[in-house]
Amino acid sequence: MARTAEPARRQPADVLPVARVCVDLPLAHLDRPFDYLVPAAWADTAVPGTRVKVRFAGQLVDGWLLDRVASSAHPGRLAYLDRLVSPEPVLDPAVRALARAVADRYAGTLADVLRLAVPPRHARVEKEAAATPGGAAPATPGGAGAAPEPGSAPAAAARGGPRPTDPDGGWSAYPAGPALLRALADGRAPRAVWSALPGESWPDRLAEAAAATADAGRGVVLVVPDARDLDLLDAACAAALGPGRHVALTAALGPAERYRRFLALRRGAVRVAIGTRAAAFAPVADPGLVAVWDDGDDLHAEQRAPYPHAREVLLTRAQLADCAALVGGYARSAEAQLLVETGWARELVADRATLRRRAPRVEAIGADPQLARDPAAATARLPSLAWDAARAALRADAPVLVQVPRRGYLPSVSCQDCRTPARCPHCQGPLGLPAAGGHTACRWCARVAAGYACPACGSRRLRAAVVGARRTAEELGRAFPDVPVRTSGRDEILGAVDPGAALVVATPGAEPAAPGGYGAVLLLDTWAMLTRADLRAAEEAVRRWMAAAALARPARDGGQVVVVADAQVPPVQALVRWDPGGYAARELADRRELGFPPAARMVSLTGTPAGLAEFLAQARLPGSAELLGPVPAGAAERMLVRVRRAEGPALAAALHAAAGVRSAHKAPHPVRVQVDALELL
DNA sequence: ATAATAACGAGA
DNA sequence: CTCGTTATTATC
Repeated sequence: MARTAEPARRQPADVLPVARVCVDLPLAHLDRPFDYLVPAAWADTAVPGTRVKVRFAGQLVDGWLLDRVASSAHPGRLAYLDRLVSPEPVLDPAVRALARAVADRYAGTLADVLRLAVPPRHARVEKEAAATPGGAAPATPGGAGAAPEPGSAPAAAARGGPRPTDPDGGWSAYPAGPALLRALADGRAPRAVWSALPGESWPDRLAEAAAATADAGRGVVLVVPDARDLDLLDAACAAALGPGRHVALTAALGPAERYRRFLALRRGAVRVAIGTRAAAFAPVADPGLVAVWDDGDDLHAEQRAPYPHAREVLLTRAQLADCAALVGGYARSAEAQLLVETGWARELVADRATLRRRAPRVEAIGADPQLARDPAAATARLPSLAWDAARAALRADAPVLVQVPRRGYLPSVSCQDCRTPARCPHCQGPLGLPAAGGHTACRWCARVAAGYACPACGSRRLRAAVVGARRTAEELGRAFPDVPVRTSGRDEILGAVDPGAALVVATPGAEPAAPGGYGAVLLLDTWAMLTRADLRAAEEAVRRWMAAAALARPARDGGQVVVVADAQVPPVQALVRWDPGGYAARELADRRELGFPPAARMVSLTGTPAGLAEFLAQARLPGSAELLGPVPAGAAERMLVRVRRAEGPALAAALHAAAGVRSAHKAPHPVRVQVDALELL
């Protein structure tokens, strides 16, 4: 750690004596570079990308050395850099450009994004790795497999794994698949929205795409929603790439291991990065491919300001680096559909014949309304068709997966008679029931919907959606006394289940892998998912159903999926016909009609009434901006700003500027700005 | 946080 | 009009 000895005698460096520095402060009005002099002694070590400390307004603050330049436009006297924290240029120039673009899109600051993009330094690790001959690969290149994570090592192929005997396995199951691999191998930049077949071993496909890219000498970034998916992808990459050619990045790693793997990428020792959302910023040199799996999962949304979404980070990255991009999932998000419809990406889908060979048989059966009144009785929620499917699978000595929603979903309001979700006549937001006796009101704009009548059937009667019971496992256990019952949920997630007859009750996202696939998959309490007070409730339901249904065996091997829901509603139709693309197109069309994201851009502003008023008085919003609210949000209030998609960047700029003025004035009531906030209750 | 600077007001 | 005190604002 360098330190200047005699400040009075310091001389600026001969060449490029000015360092442009991003100070690491979360203040919007300081979101620009500040110029400092580079002491001659550090002329060669103060390189762009390194961490520095500078005296800023009297105090020592951390900063990023962004650039070395010949002169400064600053009219005043420049201060010297105070310290070089480390000679390691941890901030890749391309990552810096990416971080700037992400900050701009999300109305945030560069410093905030850099905090997400670059892990904290670990001095000992830096030293140990630098000592390695050639300064290259550390002892544990960090193939993530190398990091033992207790209790989580399911085999790669376990989860709905591919049937090795399948004649049209691998990417050739998709007509455009081989061309995709060729394009990656040739160093071209294809962009695709991939609808994975049911039963697809997506980790193997992603690993193959990564291998094709890496073999062509270019880098790869693959992002998955959670640690369980990462374990699967890690194993697949180890198989496809061989040892030491990739690293897995996850929050669960300790600071040392995290930094070690980060350095392996930054120094170019490893070219393939896989991980959860923060890995979207991994400092992979010359990326040839970025990919995100299951982009509809809300785990891809970062929890820290400025709340960027991994899909958006990766797409921005693909755009900046002019590299290939792959957005994959069993289901398709409205955002992915938008990529297809704008022509930014191509569809990568199987033909119907292949789909028929691979898909389970899917049937929808309405729950008996008479029996459904008693939500505690699992048997009441199991129509005979579901009952029969489970029995048949168990008789064939195959496991049965039962998916039930998690408790605690917010009840929203829908029509008592036809169950169409009730929406605000003014802004199309969801209606909610007041806590104590008042009127039904919009959760977005707070308008009271007094004379509400269902647009579908004209009924004036409303009902709150009921959430299913949790006792499903016990109930089923009683119904099938000889069969072992396993549960997998938020508290205890099973990685995989043994082959053989068993009942597996799981909440969405916690479905264990079943080698050979499930004989039957039952999807229960579907109304609870469909009528959630969330703009994305239906899309999310389709995503979760498809993720569970994809674990079933193909129909020709007896695999059957029963969804206990009205077969007429579009989300159920999408599952029955296994048509993620068609459903996403419909969903996006609806959102266009209603002015919802991603067709429009929405930003939520949260703060005290005074703070919001002040903020909005300050902001010069674009012409098309529409204000909705305020509505109560916990102790504070929330407003939504809606603009046409094309005005998204202008809106972000305006909000960032307003935040800047307020932070400069030390405004007492902070306002939280969230672009593309997922929950728009 | 702190330092420079603008703004202000009381007393000559 | 000047000095001393206090708000304001920029921070290399």
